Amino acid sequence: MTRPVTSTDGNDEAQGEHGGQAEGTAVPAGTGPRERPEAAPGSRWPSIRGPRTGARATSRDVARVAGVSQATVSLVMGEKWRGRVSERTADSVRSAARSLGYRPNLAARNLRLGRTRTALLVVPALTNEFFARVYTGAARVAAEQGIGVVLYPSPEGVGPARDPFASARATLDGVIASSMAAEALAALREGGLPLVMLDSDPERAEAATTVNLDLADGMRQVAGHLLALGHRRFVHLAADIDSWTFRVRAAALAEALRGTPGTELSVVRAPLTVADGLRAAEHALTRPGPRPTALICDDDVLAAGTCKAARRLGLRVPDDLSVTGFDDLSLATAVEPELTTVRLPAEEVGEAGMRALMGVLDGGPVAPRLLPVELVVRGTTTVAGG
Amino acid sequence: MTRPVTSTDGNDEAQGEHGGQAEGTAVPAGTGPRERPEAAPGSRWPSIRGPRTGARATSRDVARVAGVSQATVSLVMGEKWRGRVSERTADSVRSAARSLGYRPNLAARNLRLGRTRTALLVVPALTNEFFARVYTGAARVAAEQGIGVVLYPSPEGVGPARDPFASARATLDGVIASSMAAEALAALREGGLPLVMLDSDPERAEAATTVNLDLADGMRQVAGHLLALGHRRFVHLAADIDSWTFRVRAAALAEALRGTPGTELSVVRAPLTVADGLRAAEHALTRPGPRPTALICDDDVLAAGTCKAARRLGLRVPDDLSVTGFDDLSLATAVEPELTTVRLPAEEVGEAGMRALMGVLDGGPVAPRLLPVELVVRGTTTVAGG
DNA sequence: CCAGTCCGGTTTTACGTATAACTAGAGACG
DNA sequence: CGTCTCTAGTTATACGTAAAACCGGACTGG
Repeated sequence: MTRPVTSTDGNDEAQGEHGGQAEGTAVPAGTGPRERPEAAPGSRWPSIRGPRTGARATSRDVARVAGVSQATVSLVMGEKWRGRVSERTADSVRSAARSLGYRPNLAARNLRLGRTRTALLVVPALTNEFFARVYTGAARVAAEQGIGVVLYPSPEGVGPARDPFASARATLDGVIASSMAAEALAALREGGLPLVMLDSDPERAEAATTVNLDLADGMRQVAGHLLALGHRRFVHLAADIDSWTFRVRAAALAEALRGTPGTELSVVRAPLTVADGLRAAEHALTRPGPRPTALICDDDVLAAGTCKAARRLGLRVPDDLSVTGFDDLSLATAVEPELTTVRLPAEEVGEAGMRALMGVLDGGPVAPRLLPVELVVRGTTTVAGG
Repeated sequence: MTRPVTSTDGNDEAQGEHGGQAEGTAVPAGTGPRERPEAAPGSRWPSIRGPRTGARATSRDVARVAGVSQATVSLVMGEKWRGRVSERTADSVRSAARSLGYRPNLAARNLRLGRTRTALLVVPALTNEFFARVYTGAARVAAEQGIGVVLYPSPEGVGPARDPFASARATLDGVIASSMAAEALAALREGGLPLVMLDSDPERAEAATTVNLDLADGMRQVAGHLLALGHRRFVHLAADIDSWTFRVRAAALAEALRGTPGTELSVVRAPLTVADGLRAAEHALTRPGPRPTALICDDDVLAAGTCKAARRLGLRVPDDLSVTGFDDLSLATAVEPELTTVRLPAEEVGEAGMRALMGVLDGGPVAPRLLPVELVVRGTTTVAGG
C-alpha cells in the first residue's frame, strides 16, 4: 500500500515535473513517465492563452500556497471545518484561495459526490410567456437552494431531439417536465431520474410526483360566469395541441354547460398564435346559423386574435360578443378592452415543481399538488343580447 | 506489470466486494480495505431505491458484459474506433451498452476532458420575449453542435446573485452575456472564461467579442419615417434602465432630429411595463403646452401602454397621435391598431452569439457582428395634423 | 527468414475533489 | 505514569472517463 518514492503527489516539495517544466530544463520528449495531455501542442482552448496561463488553480495549488494539505483546503472551502481546522489555518487557506482566484472544479465535485445540484426543466417553448414564468419561479427557488436549472433546449424549429440528456450536457439530479413536451417524455422516463410532472394527467403520471393547476375549475368558473350573464350559444376556440392541459379544459367546459338546458357548444381548433386565432374566430363567427354570443379561448393569444376578428367583422367586444382568455399573460392587459381571463399562477407552478423535486431528492414521498386558479373579470365579457 | 490476484478491477470475475456485499456475509465494519462511501446507510438518494438498484451502469460494467476492456468501450462509445476496434467487437459493445442502459457519466467526461460543451447565457429576464427569442436562437445553434445552454438564473425578484457560476452549477466553456445584465458582468470577467457580449458598447467591450444590433440605425429609420410624415413635436418614451442598449437609441434619436429645423423632443422615462407606459404617456400627453404628435417608445410594451393612454384621453391612434414601438414582439400584432415598430432579429442575435462563442473557443479571432434592423410600418403611424 | 508494419485490442494513468481512516501531540484524569 | 480524549490536521482512495503508450500476433516485402 505504500506508494513508491517517485510519487508525484502535489504535497511533495521535491517534485520533478509539476512546476519544474517551466524552469528551462528542456526534457527530451517522451522521457518522463507520462506527458500531461494538455501539454500537447495541438490542444484547443488552453493553448491559445499560453501554455499554462489561464489554467485554473486547483485545491492542491491552494494547499501548497497555504502550507496545508489538499484535504484541509477541501474542508475549509466546503464549510465543513468547524472543529476540524483552526481558525488561523482556515483563514490562511481562504486568503490563499482568494489570491489564486481559486474556484472549485464543479466537474470534479460532481463526479466525486455523484450529484450535481442541477435540475432539468423541460418545457415546450420559452417564448410562451407562461413557461417563461414557470422557469422564473423554478429558478427562484433553485437559486435560494443553490441549485442550478438547465432547460431542455427544445426551441421551436429544432425538432424533437433524440435524447434530452445529450443536449443538456450537464449531469442532472432530477427533472421537472411539462406534459406538453410529450415527445421527450419517453426518453425522460428511460433516464431513470427523479421526475416531477407539471400539468399532467394524474392517471398516467405513474410514479412521478405531479404539480397541477386546477384547470377544470378554471373552465368551470368561465362557464359559470358566462352562463350567469345569460349566454347560451358558445364556441370553444381550442388549442390545436393534443395535451392533457387542453383536453381537461375541453372536458370541463362541456361538462359545465351540460348542466344548463338550451346551451349550444361548438369547438374550433387553432394553433396558439394571434393570426391563427383570428382566422379561426372569423370562421366560427361567419358560418351559417345563429351567431354565438360568447367565445371561450384556450389562451390569451387566441383571445386577442378573436377580438381582432370581431372588430374586423364589425362586432363590438363585449357588447356583441363576449370573449374569454386563459393564462392571464401580460398580453391580457395590453389589449383593449382588457381580457376577461383565468389567472394561472405560473411562477408558483415552477416554485412548487422545484420544491417537489427537492422533496423527492430528499427521499419523498411528496404529495401531489393542485394549485387553484382564479377567474379575472375584465372588459371582454358582458351580458348576452347586446 | 502483471496485476496481483486480489485485483478489484471490473474485469476480474471473482471480485470480492462489488456485488458480494448484498449476499448476507455481514463483514465486521472496518475489515475490508476501504468501504465505498455509497454503501453507508445514511446516504440520500441512491438508498431509497434499494442498495444498488438505480445505480447507473459504468463503462466498466459494459466492458465486463461485452468481454472487453474499459478502454475499448470508451473508444466505441466515443465513435473513435475506426480502424482501432473490429466491427464485431464494436457491435458487441454497443449491444451490451444498450442492454445495460448505459449512459456515459458526463461529470466524469467533463472532468477528464476539461471542457463541458456547455455555454452560459446571461440575460436579464426570460419573461421579456426578446430574450426568450435570443435564447431560442442560441439553443438552436447549440443543439446542432451538441452544446448545452445554461441560463444565468436571474429571474426578477431573486436579486443580483453574487456569483453567476455558483448558481449555474454546470461547469462552463464560455459565456454569452447581454449588456443588460450589468451586475453580473464584473464577476463574469473575473471568471476568465471566453466571453461574447450581446448589445454592448463596443468601446467598453474590451477583449470580448461583440454581437450587436444596429439600434442607432433603427431609431434613425423611425425618425426618418415620422419626419417624412410631417411630425415635428416628439416625445421619446424611454426605458428606465441605464444600459447601452437604450442609451444608443436616445442618442441616435436626438441626433436624427437635430438635422431638421423646428423639431421638438422631450424625454419621459418609464419601466418596461404596459401600466407604467400608460402612466408615463398620460403624463406626457396632458402636460401644458402644445401636444406632441408622435410618441416614440423604446419598446412595444411601452407603445401598447401609450395606445391605451391615448384612447383613455380620447385621442385616436394614429389620427391624433402617431406611436412607434421597438422590438416587434408578438404583442405588436396582437393589439389594434397593429404597432409600427422596429423589427429586431432576436433569434439571429442568439444564433450569432453562439456561433461567435464557438469561434472564440476554436481559437478566434472572431469579427464583431452588427445585425441590421428594419422598420415595420403598420397601423399606429400616419401623417401629422389629423 | 527476418525486420517492419498493421490490426485489434489492453494497461495504465490523470483529471480535481470529498471524505473515511488514520495520527501526532497536548492535556486531563484516575 | 499509563490511558483516554480532544484538537488539528494528514494520508490515501475512489468517483467514471479518455487517451497515450504499449503489446502480441498476423501479414508483408525484400
